[in-house]
Formats: sequence, structure tokens, C-alpha cells
Amino acid sequence: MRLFDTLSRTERNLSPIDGTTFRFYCCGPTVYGPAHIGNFRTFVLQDVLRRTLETGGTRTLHVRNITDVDDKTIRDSQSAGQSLTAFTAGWTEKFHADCEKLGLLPPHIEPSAVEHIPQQIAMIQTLVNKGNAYSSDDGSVYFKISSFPNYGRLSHLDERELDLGKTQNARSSSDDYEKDSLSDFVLWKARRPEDGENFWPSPWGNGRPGWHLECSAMIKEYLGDSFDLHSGGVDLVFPHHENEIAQSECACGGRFAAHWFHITHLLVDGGKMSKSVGNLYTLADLAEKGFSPMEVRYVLIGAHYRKPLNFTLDSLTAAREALSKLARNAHQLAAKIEPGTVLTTADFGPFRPAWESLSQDLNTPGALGGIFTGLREATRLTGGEAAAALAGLNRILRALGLTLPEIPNTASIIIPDSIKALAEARWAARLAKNWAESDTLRAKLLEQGWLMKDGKEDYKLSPAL
RNA sequence: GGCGGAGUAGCCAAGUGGUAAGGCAAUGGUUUGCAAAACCGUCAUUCGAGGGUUCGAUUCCCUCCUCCGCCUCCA
Repeated sequence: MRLFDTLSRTERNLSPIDGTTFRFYCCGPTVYGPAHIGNFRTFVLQDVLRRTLETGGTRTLHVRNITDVDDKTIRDSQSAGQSLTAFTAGWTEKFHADCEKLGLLPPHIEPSAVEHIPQQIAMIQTLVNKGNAYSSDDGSVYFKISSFPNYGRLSHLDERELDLGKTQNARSSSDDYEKDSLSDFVLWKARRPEDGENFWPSPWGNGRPGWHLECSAMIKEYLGDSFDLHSGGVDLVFPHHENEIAQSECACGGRFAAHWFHITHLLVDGGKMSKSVGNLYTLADLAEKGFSPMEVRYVLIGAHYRKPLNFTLDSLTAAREALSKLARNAHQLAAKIEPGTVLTTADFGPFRPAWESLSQDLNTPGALGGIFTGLREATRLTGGEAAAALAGLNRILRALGLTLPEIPNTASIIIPDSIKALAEARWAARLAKNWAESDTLRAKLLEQGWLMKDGKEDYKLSPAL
């Protein structure tokens, strides 16, 4: 498949460096609170990338970390009166539960930052030894940006107005930073009183790792010096990923990620999502409003990953209708196929264009459009062609990670006796052509949450949503 | 100020140097006692504005307008 690469700014083919397995790393969540749908846009798109590669026959190795030591986890664990470990474990568990609901494939490896402190210290030591990092009087260690000429390539920093080691005398003007240059970033933070018991011994004294370094160390541990793809939200391009490149290429000597995949931020009601505006939604918030995780997933893949996606409650309603239409059509297609038919086709049939869209820079909205178009074609097919079409549909749905809602099976719905009695009364009134009575009873049923639909020979009851 | 992205029907949203996918909503029809559901059909001479290049531009170039994101630890 082809995918846009942030570093080269071109679309490139994705194929494993080692010829067998596509190895990629995604910056995972900082576990200090519930993940919101903005976070999940990124994780869902990464999931679709993986599924698309796998559907195309490429084996993957997916690593996504848990950031469980940083300013926020430490701060919030303390105000919660919990140990850092207990605090982050709780949020990690919630994150996993949400991921499962959204149909995200679990990463093959999910390293946590606190469990890799030795690897991080080792990498810092290497950087210090090579002259790319220096320690300050207080026991912190900083990366020396001027020692890495390529700094800024990912985010086009060289064209920006940041000082790249040009303000060597800035030290005196900044009380907060014991840095040579304002733009040097921290690799190891010396212990501060507000860190409480959250510190680790190091050659530079007690302290804790800097955020940027955590990812670099875990990547080296599980993917080595060079790997296929690195991914995250756009906000991570600078400084996080820029810093990772600097650290890792200096420490490891090689080329870091071969490809950079960044997902654009989600907007809510046309603006930035934030707690203060009250438009920061979690899966739980949306569940309370009656929306399913799959409906959320549908909305999240409803726009191209490099374009802003405007999330609204209306879009969730639209997603619900679209999913239910998909389910009906898929059901009709399946009904045309003889039971027991084994679906083994390797092609996509009428869903070929949908697959092409997905393979072309992960065009998920294009693929969704292709599915509906393909479905219209598929309904005209019969026999083996219909079976092949169904197999193709299942493949493309699996690549998108969509699970279709069940077609309501009216036979399995449990109807309370009181409702049943009302329905019988209405049916009798209707047969007697007593329309007034019939309509009154139907309204009464609706009031109690039941929808009565008249058929030729009988009626159907279903819960009204 | 710097860097980057976006403006396509009521809403969401693809796409292409050759005349605009798809979904939601709306609307007409079939069906129904009336509904609901379902099914069939309709729904952008036009792609923020103005220039330019071209046989031809929504797609390339220029200018302008509007919106959004990032600019040191937010996916």
C-alpha cells in the first residue's frame, strides 16, 4: 500500500525493511485520565493501517507504549493520593477496555515507560559519552541540539524562528532551565520535591526520565536502531518526534524510522476540543447519550486522516443510519448464498475500488463510499459471484475494523405480558377497522417504548429507540 | 510573526487537467386504513473570491478572503 510520509512529504510504498515483517511504533496514551475521542482518532487510524497491511498479506509487529511517568501522571497520582503505579494501572485498564470496545487490535508489544528505566539511562549514558548530551549542576541531563545538524528536518524547523543553539548566553535569562541553549531538551530530570517518591537512581543522581527519551529507549529495545514506521498525532511532530530522531540517530548511529505517519487532530463542533468548552467526549460520555463504540469508530474513519475531522453528535446519528444500512444490505447479500458455502475468494469483487481507496494513502472515506457503491452492484449478483462479493465485503470491513450491528431478530425479543396484551388489543381493533382505537393503542405502546409495525398477516413489536 | 492544513450541495465527506463518489437529511413513488420500516427514484451546469496558463481547471500558477492546528513535554 501507499502512504504519505511526513518527513519526505511524499507518498511512498510501505514494505518491510527486513522483507518479512512490517515493524512499527505508535506513541501510546499518557495514562492520567480517560482517553477521549481525539486520542482515539489516532489509535483507530493506526489500527486501520495495521489491518490494511495485514489484509494485503503483510505481517506486522505493532508496538505501542504506555506513558506512565511524566509530569501529569506524577501530579495527578499525588492529588489522587495513590502511588504512581496504582494510579496509572487504573487508567491503563480503562484504556484497554475502550480499545476493545472500539475493535482495536491489541499491539503485539505494549511496553511501559517505568519498566524501561535502565534502558533509558543506558541511552542517556551513550549520548553523554558521544558528546551529544551534557549534565547540569542540578543533576539533569540535556540533549545538545547543536550536536545534531539534522535537527528540525521533520518539522521544518530550520525555516522557523527558533534558536538552534544560537543563544548560548540565554542561560542567565532563564532561571528555570539549566540549559546551554533554550532549545536543548531534557533527557533526565533531576529529582524535585514535588516528585515525591517517584525518582530513580542514575549516574547523575536521583531523578526521572524525560518524556521524549522514553519512546526512543523502548523503540531501541523492541524494534532496534531502524524500523519501518513511527506514528502519532500531528501535535507530536514537534517537539516529540523531532527530539526522538535526534536522540536515537545520535545514540544508535543509524537511520531511525523509515516512514512517519501522523494523524490530524479532531475538531468538535468546528473547534478545538477542550475540557473548558465542555466538548471533550470520552466513549463513556457518548455511551450515556446512547451511541455505540462502533458508531464512534465509523465517524472517526469518516474523514481522511490528513484532513481535519469535524465531530458532532449529528455525525454519530448519521453513522448509526449508515451502519444499519450496511448491515441490512450485507444481510440481504448473505441471504442469497446457500448455507455452508465456503467463502475463499482472494479478490474483492465489486469492492475492489473500496480496497484500492484504502490502499491509496489510507483513504477510509473513499473506501466507505466504495462499499456502498459495491453493495449496489452486489445485489445484482447471484450464486458464486454473490458469494465472492460477500467474501470481498467481509475483507474490506475487516480491514476497516467495522463490525456491523445485528439485524434485530424480532423472535428473540422478550416482550412483557402487559405490552403483549396491549398489542393484541390493538391488533384486534385494527382487524375490526376501528382505526381510532387502533391508533390510540399504538400511541400508548410507543409511550411505553414499543414500536408496533403492521404486516399483512401479523404485526411486529420492537423496542423504540 | 513563523510553520503547516482546510474551504466541494442543508450537514458530513471523497475525487480528478476532460467535465462532481458515498453517507445523513430532505423530497417524489411503491407499500400501508393512516403510519412505521423497507424498497425504487430525485437531489451541486458546480467545487471560498478574483485573475492567469490551457482546446479545456474544481483539479496547475498568482493574488485575496475566511477558518483551523502547531510553535518545547496535548493523539
